[in-house]
Amino acid sequence: MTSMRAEILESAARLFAAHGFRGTSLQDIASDVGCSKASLLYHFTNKDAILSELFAPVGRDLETIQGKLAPLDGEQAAREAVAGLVELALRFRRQVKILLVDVDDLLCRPELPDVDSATESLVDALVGRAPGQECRVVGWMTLVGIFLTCARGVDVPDEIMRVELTRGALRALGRPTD
Amino acid sequence: MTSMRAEILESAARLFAAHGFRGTSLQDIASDVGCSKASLLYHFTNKDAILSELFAPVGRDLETIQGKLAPLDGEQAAREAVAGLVELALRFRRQVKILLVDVDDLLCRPELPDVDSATESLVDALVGRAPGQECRVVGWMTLVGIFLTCARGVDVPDEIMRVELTRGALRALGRPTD
DNA sequence: ACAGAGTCTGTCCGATCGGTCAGTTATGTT
DNA sequence: AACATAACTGACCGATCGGACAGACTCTGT
Repeated sequence: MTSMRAEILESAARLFAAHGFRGTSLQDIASDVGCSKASLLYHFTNKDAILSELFAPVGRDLETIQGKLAPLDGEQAAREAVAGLVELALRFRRQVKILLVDVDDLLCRPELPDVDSATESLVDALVGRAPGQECRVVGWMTLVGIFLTCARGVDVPDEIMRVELTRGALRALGRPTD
Repeated sequence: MTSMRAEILESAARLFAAHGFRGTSLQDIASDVGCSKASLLYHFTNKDAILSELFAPVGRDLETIQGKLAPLDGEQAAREAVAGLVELALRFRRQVKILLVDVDDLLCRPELPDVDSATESLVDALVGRAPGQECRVVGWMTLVGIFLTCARGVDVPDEIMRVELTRGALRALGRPTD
């Protein structure tokens, strides 16, 4: 028997994927797991905590990328960043393979793992940000969102995704896509 | 002075873009317009009607594509469909240029313009559909969603978008991307 | 048998949602 | 001035949301 926390995370991931974060209520998750809504809030402090835990590994990966990025600068740093973020997206797909969470929801959640302003502006440059959007940081979430949306329901091999994502990011940066 | 309906549609489009459909309340729209919530429901029968009206031109375009598609079959029809849907996405961007509505919300709205089952399965083949998703049809919405998400905040020229969308669709179809 | 920690649930709460409705104000028309 | 119609609003409603909390159940060590 798997642990309760694991079951909750599994159900939540599947439901978030199907209906989005706002579109999934605690009762929906509880029904899917087969327990009461209150039981969810015993294992997790609140609904956001469930989402945060699903994204925790991604946050740690991002910090790793950030660390490798620090000593670099300019063109070299940008290319490293692109490669790192693309690999992050691919790894993320394997880790939480059915998680296709509503991107717009994510863009407005302040409590998700944060990054410093340098990485923020870099990622913003990579993927852009719509004017008037209230998101604090999470430009990197947009990249993940692009990846997830592109992969929605279509099992594109990693190799193809890697090429496409890298090309798109480089183009957004205004750099040659050699 | 522009008409009240036009003002409502404009505000709704901007707010849907920033926070998604579920993330935008009628009160939010009313505050943005500068009128009461009840006034919105005087001009539109309900919240969904606002969204439907924003997408009405897309629905008409889809019918046109469908019409041109009918006399064709097989390989030729598939290629025509891809081209038509890509042009639809590009035209859609110009018509409702700030509308970046939450795709997952759209996937679950039954009252949006529908298409017949033939076009449905064709578009499903084009863009795929995540297992367990409750959407009735609107596979074509997923294509639009891919387009919108890819374009989020990045002003990619039409030409590049056309090439990328066409390539992606053809690849999803398992056809050579010549 | 007992105690206590860990686990789970029924029930309630305030907030917010989309939507309704009676009634008020504004705008013509005769 | 009197009236009709359109435009608009404040107040309210039922439903649903995330969350709080007291109590009940299960298990384990003594």
